Amino acid sequence: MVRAPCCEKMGLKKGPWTVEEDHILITYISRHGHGNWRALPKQAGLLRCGKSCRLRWTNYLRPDIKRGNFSSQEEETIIMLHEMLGNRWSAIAARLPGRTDNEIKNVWHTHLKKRLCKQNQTNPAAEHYAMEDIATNPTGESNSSKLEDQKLSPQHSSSEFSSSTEFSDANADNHDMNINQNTNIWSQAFSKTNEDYPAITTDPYFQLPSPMLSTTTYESTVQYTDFWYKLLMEAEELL
DNA sequence: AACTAACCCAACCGCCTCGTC
DNA sequence: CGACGAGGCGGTTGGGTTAGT
Repeated sequence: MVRAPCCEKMGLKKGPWTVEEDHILITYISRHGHGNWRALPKQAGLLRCGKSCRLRWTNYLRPDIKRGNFSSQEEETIIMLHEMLGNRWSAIAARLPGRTDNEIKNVWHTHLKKRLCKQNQTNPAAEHYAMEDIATNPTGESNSSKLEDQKLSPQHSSSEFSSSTEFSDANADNHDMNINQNTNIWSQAFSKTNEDYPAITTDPYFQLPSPMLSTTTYESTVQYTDFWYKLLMEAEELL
């Protein structure tokens, strides 16, 4: 089964977007909305496929995108959410206002993963972080599984699976100990944070992974970010 | 100054899910 | 119920930039 690429048609441009193309896309969407992405490039007069237009818009041109470096708070939130959600970048992005899944994915792969690996070398208690994507490890329970109540349906990538199956038995033992220890830590941190954010922890949104984003305001999203940060800080104190 | 390695990030690719017919 | 199309997602890549030698 080989599906033809969306840009197979001759004459469709690929590669980096020019300022002119950006301008055309922004102008068109601001006037008409994106509507049907496949039809958009033709209507807007762009020699791009709809997929490319959608990507350019959602990852770069959207007016609500926050550019610039990630704050330490944002980075910690990503780490925390990644621990809970695995490589579900769009779900993580949904909880970080102004950030795109692509951006978060890049930050994770270029900064955070490496940082956690380093931390792992100096702080064995953080092993669960460096063990790539434990939340998606089919053989191990997530540290935060008590919070998630096993509702997640992890999507395993081949790299995630292979890395998680490379543990030695000794590592696996340590791994299990850390999981038990950290599950307890997260439970304690959750209890503390819950006192400050009862509206969030009783919100159906918190029952991951149901994405009730359509009803989520910017303010509430910011509050969620604060919540995750507070939860992380509580957990850190307990480590 | 020239070269190389490492890093960064925008963009592409292929697959999956969902809605429609 | 199955086929198909569109949108969305995550993994990967390639080119530009920066740092190091």
